[in-house]
Amino acid sequence: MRKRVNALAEQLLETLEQQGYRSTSPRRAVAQVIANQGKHFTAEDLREKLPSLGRATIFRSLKLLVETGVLCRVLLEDGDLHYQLSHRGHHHHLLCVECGSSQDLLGCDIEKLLQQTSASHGFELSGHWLEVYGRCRSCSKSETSVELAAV
Amino acid sequence: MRKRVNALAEQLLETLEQQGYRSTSPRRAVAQVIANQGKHFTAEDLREKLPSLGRATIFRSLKLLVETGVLCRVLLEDGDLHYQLSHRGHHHHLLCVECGSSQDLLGCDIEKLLQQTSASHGFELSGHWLEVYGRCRSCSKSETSVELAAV
DNA sequence: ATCATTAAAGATACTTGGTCTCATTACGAG
DNA sequence: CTCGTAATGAGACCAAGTATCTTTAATGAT
Repeated sequence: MRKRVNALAEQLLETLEQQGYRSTSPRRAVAQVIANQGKHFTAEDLREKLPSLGRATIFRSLKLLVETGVLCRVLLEDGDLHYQLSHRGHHHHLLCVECGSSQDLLGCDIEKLLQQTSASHGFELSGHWLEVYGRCRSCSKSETSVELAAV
Repeated sequence: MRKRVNALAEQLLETLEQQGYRSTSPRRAVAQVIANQGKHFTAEDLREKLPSLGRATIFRSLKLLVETGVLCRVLLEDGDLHYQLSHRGHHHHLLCVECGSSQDLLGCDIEKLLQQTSASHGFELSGHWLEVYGRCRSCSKSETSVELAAV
């Protein structure tokens, strides 16, 4: 299990190298942390886990990782922007408001719908941003248990 | 035309009063400016137009107006959050990336679609955030003219 | 009309997320 | 191994927003 996580970190660094970026020790540290990170996180979260790195380095790494498609930004319900590992390409997130986990929505059927709707408003569609909030399977299960326990 | 805009500002203030907030001169100034504002804007934009108001007052007014449903926040493609006049209730925006104008999407058909998709992922849906980006009718027209001119 | 209550304003310090500059360090190609 | 250049770290700076505190002004009761 641990091994696989390191493999993921390895993979992130390779992505950077393939795009001509150096594999430095701060970047290795960042890759390691985000590979271990189960849910979305902020720059501050990263900083707490890597207090030895300079603040600017953290932000620079995040920016780089977003640009290279390793990370994506997710919008929380309150408007906060967090980071999370991205599975390349266009996708959306089902974000659990309880535990912060997220699942990807791939087959994005809303595209067609949006295309039509936009056209009917004389709009030339170029992109969209969609986030979906709710409770994941395990959180809605435990929510129910709590309710039952309260009775 | 001018008259109608003032009427809109009037209406915003009434909304506040109905909810028990005082109609103060800074609030009147803010209402006036946002009623005249055609597109989404930032706190900073407001501040430039109302340099006599305290910074905190600007932010407090914006917060209040969002809470009372007069304003809503829109997410730009780059992750920036701006403000804009809201037509009460759940809706989405067709945002023109060229001129910043926006149209509201009301009949939100994506609800059902999301409901289904979420359910199939074991997700208990509670909300979503959608922004649509593109070029509005008049901007795509002028874009075309420019292209033609360039040929 | 005026006065007291209390909400709101203004000044200002602080926080958070992020960028810019610049001097120093360290990767990796030759 | 060494050298050029990319990347780091420190720290100033910026924008958005909140918290605190004192002063001002809108409103309801007289």
